Amino acid sequence: MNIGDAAKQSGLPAKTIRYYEEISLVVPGRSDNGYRTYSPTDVHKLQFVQRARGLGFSVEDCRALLSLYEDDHRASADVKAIATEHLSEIEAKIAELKALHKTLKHLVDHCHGDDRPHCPIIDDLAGPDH
Amino acid sequence: MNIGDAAKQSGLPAKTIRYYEEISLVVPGRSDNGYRTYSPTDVHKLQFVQRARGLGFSVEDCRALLSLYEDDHRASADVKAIATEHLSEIEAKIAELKALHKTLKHLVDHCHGDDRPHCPIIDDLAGPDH
DNA sequence: CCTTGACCTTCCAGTAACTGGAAGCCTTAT
DNA sequence: ATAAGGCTTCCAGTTACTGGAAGGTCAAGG
Repeated sequence: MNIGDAAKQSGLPAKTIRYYEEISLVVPGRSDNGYRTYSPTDVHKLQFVQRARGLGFSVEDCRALLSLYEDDHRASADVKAIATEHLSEIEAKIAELKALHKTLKHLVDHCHGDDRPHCPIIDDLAGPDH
Repeated sequence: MNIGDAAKQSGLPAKTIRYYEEISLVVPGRSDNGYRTYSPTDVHKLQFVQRARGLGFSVEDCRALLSLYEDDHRASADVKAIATEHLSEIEAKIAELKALHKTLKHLVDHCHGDDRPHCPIIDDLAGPDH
């Protein structure tokens, strides 16, 4: 299967699939004319990566997950460890964004948003003594 | 004031301050020996940017906010527009992360995390028909 | 047989916002 | 005289692609 069809079946852009070969994440075969050839297994791997990326795993996480996926003797604990770590990163990010949101919302709510120059948002950014 | 002191007063690394000069965000003068010279106004701008970045504004947002900060005749509506836009981006990001979190937490909670290979996380990533 | 269009190839550059490191100059203190 | 610390520039690397240019390949239609 050529890269265009692999793209359709995996939901990934062809450019991304080429990139995944470049970083040795999913490496296809080649046919005589130099075209990349994706086996069903390759396409499964692409789909796997597409889903994992969709869950926010980094490409390096995907690499680790993919090798666990291919290892019939994996320990589910190894998978869980990666996922749990990612989960805490997500939680940390949510907490950070919520704090930002709170501060910013407060400022926005107190800004008249008219044609006059006075603005509590700018005042806050300028610092306490300006 | 040299870059080291500007760094201390703004809370930004010297590397970052040099970068801000490179992108014409905060451009200092130079003394005879070629050293960057930061005026009190320059330092205020650096502090302003440091705070705005801390609130998650992009560097380009900071550039716009800085020019509004310097404009005594600005309309607060212009500031509010940037902040409101940023606020919705934060909200969107939070929503996205919450959705990811929900999915991933569900998977993690159902994974035994022991030394056996069966793993619902991997099963989910592999897709419905594998 | 030739051309057209849809594929495919490689390579280069750009994105956001820095960060690290190397090589070397300036200044001050010992 | 030299050592330490701060300053300079320039180059490369980070993450995960994305866009575009120049050109090869293939199947169908005139």
